[in-house]
This record gives sequence, structure tokens and C-alpha cells, in this order.
Amino acid sequence: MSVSAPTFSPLYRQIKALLVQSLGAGEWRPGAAIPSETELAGRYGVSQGTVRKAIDELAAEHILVRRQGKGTFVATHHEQRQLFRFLRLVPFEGTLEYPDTRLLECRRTRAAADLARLLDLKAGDGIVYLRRLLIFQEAATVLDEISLPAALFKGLTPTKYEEHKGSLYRLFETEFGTRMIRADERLRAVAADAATAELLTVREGTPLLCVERVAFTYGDRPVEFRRGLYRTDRHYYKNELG
Amino acid sequence: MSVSAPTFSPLYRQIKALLVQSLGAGEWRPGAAIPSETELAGRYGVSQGTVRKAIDELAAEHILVRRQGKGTFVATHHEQRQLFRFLRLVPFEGTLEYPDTRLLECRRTRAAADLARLLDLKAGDGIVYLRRLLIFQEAATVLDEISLPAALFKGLTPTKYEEHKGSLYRLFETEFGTRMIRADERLRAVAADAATAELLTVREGTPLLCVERVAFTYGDRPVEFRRGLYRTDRHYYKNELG
DNA sequence: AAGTGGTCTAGACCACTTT
DNA sequence: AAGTGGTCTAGACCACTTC
Repeated sequence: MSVSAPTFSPLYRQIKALLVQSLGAGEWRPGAAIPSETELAGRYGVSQGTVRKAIDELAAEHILVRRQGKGTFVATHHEQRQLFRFLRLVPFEGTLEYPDTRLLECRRTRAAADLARLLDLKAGDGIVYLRRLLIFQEAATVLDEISLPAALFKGLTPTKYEEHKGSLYRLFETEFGTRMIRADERLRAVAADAATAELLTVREGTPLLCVERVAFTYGDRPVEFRRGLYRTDRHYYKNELG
Repeated sequence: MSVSAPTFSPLYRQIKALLVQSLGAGEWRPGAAIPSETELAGRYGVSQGTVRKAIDELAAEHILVRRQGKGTFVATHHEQRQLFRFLRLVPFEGTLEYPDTRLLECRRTRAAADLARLLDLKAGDGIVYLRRLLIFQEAATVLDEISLPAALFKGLTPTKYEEHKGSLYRLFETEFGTRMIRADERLRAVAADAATAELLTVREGTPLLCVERVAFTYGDRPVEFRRGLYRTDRHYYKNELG
């Protein structure tokens, strides 16, 4: 076998690691097809079944998507199914619609110590900071603060944001080559302060759902910190415990 | 012209369905070993690989647990790993400890229309209703209201509850043969009313995390409705978006 | 040594998509 | 017809547990 991975693990995991490595290096772009199982088997000198098991795990993690008869594709945020993996808000009544957004702020700043720790940076490293509202059916519902490593998102401007009226993660993926794979969230209930209350058109002190998120790209590298304040009078946060 | 084909499912899914059926019927109790892959293969007249794939999926759903060299076992809530699958509260500081509980109420009642709908019952069907506090490090943190179909949990008394100082789901599994497999949760932020505030030792109006849960047993049968009110000043609700 | 799950292989055939 | 992923089989060998 032509495989030499640093750690000892089953063959199919070594293949999986090689695939993730190629994905992280941008060898195959989101939405594109990766080589067929038989071709990969030949390339790595293993059987098709072993490649298959590697791809099985990547598909289970939503990193790859299989389509019978067509091939295996790099997952992308440009799919309806993926859209709400990272936005768990569901209306109590009616159907879910994708929100409008209003950008409030977009500037460069520097990472404080706690943010630097979360994003695996040094204190003082450059940060792109966004603030925005998500508006469902004319109702401002979410106030988001988003911090990104400036090194990865250098050209992120209000113009770029506005051009890309849709998911931020689509923008990140197409314009900056950074795809979000998974995220950790911490939820708690907080009271709206005066400034937040005005933006969300609620009374000061109204209970809000505070959602703090660290999002990760290939190889579990943290690349986004986000704090969202959610009105939960018309929507709830949906979670499935499996 | 072809008429729509009858629902076809691959062999390994049929095997999986048979296994779930046996599990739901109590043929193998939680914690017990199921027959070996080779024995099941013989019983169902398929290859070991096909049985293996069925078990793979059940293991991924935490319904079965494999232990190399020993066998495959029915998952049980009597495992540390499983304990916090259904209790997502994590302290901001320090390590997670299992809470004490204080039972406030335990009585029989009848299902209102909305509860009946959630639990797939008829309005007026018997319900066992519990109310309790979860207490972390001397601090009352969660106020739970729990509704269960009386048909399944007939002998649930305060005595039974107190005997079983631990997870409720352990009690359900060992005493009533009903094992919780997965749950859907709806989260929102609410203000504490006077009665709740007193129980959780917070001021009236304090923002609380409201967590509504429907839990399911084998075959996606809903068997519990729960509404929890969480203080989130010392704990947060942890979620992983995969 | 025997039994269990875990990995890897090779080949056959099926279902779906495209040419 | 050719290429892709999806299923199923049979057999070999490995790693772990128990006797």
C-alpha cells in the first residue's frame, strides 16, 4: 500500500485523512465531484471497499455527498438541506422562510485574549467584526455579532456582504474558500439591554435566547465566533437529541 | 407503463427492522448481549456482512453498543456516556456532576388535547404527571414538568422515584421496560413567573431557558413530554451542530 | 484455544445517470 | 453501452476477551 500516515490507524481512516487533507487544500472545490471510488482505490493502492468505508464516514459527517449513478461530491452550503443545519430557528406557525438581513457594522479590529483563545489566534491578531440583523417576515428576530480571523477573510467588506444576499456561509465558501463543517454552541437565556431591545423592537429586559457559536472548518480548525441574540416569541430553537 | 413500485428496502434494512422489533418486544433487555453476528446471519439466512451493516446503523443510533471481543449489547442508560446525551447542561466553571433531585409532585391526571396529540393518545387518556427540581451543587437549577402515558407507567409512585436516585430514564428502563432512544427539543427564553422564581431562588422576571421535549422509544413511539425551566447563570445548554 | 467484533479484499450483481 | 454509487456475498486475517 502506498499509504504512509503519521499515526497508526486502520487503512480506511488513513484514506479518510488523505481525503480531508485534499479537501482542506482546495484540491476539490465545494459542489465539485471527487474521483470515483475505483479511481481513488487505484490511486491509493487499496480496494474499492476500503475507499468506500472512508467516504461513508465523510458522508455521515456531511463533508461529502453521494449521488447514485453520478458520483461523490464535495458538500456545499448551496443546498436547501444544508441551509438549516446551522440555523435552528423554526416558526411556531407557518413555514420556514429564509430571512432578510440588515448589516449594521463591518470593521476590522483586534482580538482580545478570550476571543483569541477561542479562534486559536494570538491576542491582538486582526479580526473582521460584523454585526447584523436577521429579519423574518418583516420582524427583526436575531441580532448577530460575528468575529472572523482577518487573515482568512481579508476582503470581506459591506459591499461583498450585500452582493451575497443569502447565507454567510455560502459567501465564506465561494469567496474565501473556507467551508464550515461543524460548530459548537452554548445557549442561555439573557435579558435584552436597551440597545438590543431597540434593534429587536422588544422592551428592555425581555428574555432572549443567547447563542454563542464556534464554527470549525476542515481539520477542526476554529474560524468563526458568533454570538446571536434571538427573539423567541414567534420562533423556537429546534434540537434533536439522538 | 409501470405502476409505482412497492416500497423496497435493502436486505440490511429489513434485518435492522427485525432487530428493532425484537428490541421493542423486550426479547433482549437493556445491557444484555444480543446473539453474535454469525448466529444472526444464520438465523436470518443472510451473510455476516449484511447483519453487520444492520448493526452498524443501530450502533450509530446508540441503540446497540459493540464491544470488541465481547459482543454486541443493548444500549442502556446505565452508562456514563449515555447519561448526558439527554441532559445538555454544562457548568461554566468546574466539572459536571450529576444533580440531586427533589420531587415536588407526582399524581395521575388526564391528557388535554394538545398533550394527547404530542403523545399520540386520545384526549382524556390517563397521564402520570411529575414535577421536580434538579439541584446542582446545592443550587436549584432546573424545574421539570413531566407527563407520561399512564398505560405504560402505571406503578410510578413517589416511592419508586425516591428509590431510584438517579436518571429518570434509568428508572423507566429498569422498572417499566421503556427505553428512550431519541428526543426532539424546542428551546426558547421566557421570564420566570412568581412560583417558578421562588422554586429556583431567582427574582420574578429572570430570563430562563424553556426546554420542551418529546422523547421516543423504539419505533419512534412518543412516550414522554417534558417541559424544563433552566437557570442559565451558572450553566449553559451545550449543543453540537454536525 | 475459541469466540467475538474489526478490517480488508475480490467479485458479482443491481439501480441510477449520462452518452 | 458505459460509468457511477449501492448491495450482497465469501473468505482471510487481525485485535481483543474469555476460558
